[in-house]
Amino acid sequence: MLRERGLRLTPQRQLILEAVHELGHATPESVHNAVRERAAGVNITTVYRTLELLEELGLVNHTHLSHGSPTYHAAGEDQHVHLVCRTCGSIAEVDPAVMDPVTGRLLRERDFRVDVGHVSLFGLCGNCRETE
Amino acid sequence: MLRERGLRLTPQRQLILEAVHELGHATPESVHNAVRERAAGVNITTVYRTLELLEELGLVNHTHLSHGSPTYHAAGEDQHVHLVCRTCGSIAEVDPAVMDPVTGRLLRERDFRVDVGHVSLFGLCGNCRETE
DNA sequence: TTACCTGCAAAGGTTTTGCACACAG
DNA sequence: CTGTGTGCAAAACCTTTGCAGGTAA
Repeated sequence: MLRERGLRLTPQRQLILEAVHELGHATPESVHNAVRERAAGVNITTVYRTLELLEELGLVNHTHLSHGSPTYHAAGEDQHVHLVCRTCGSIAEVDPAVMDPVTGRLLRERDFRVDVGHVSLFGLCGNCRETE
Repeated sequence: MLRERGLRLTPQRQLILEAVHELGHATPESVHNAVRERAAGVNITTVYRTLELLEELGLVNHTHLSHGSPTYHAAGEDQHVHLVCRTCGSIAEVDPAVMDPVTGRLLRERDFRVDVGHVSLFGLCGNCRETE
């Protein structure tokens, strides 16, 4: 995958990709922490550069869950839509098929192809609704 | 609205709320620029604090359009879903009703109430698809 | 050997915080 | 008057960039 494009397979890149797989929802910082447990010297700069590269290659995706850092996850496997509660911050996952009626319609009517791997929906979860 | 909660109605707050209304898609920086045209001394710190306050009061919403700063818009009026092209960065708007099948199902099946005023869908627009 | 990668340090940009003064109510 | 709001400056973050040395192929 990397070599096909004249790129190199380094220990850092392997570790970072593994970390994204294992963490599921991974910020640059959490990836950095995970990687450093195995290789203490890896720099946060490398994490940023590698995540960007892996995304170009289509190996990972990222979304923005609320404020702050982006969240990366491995592409292909267990794609899901995120439900982010704006009150308690909890994150639930749902099958991306729930978006099918929307993606189909936007493709036909607006010529826009939604990237389902990046969808985050904000709102209020059941628990917080009861509390309010 | 403000006074009901023991808060004060200041010129800065009025100007910032007006700016959000007029700009439509407003980042903290663009609000700051707009406000300064009428009142040069207003500080960016006040913009941040006021936007946060206005959101708590339900007068504005914000979404995250791609990387970087959040985008604020006035609540209530002309709600729309954003279609953000990840290649060219263009932003299109669609009627939030397009999300109805999804919001209805998530409410029934997951007890999650989607805030339609905050939805941004990332993907590829028609122009960029042709180019690729 | 060669060009790609990495670590380090520093810069850049955005958002938050502390504090004293200003002012709306 | 009283306590909320504001401006200013600095700190705190997060992310990017430049550069020299390291290393995969």
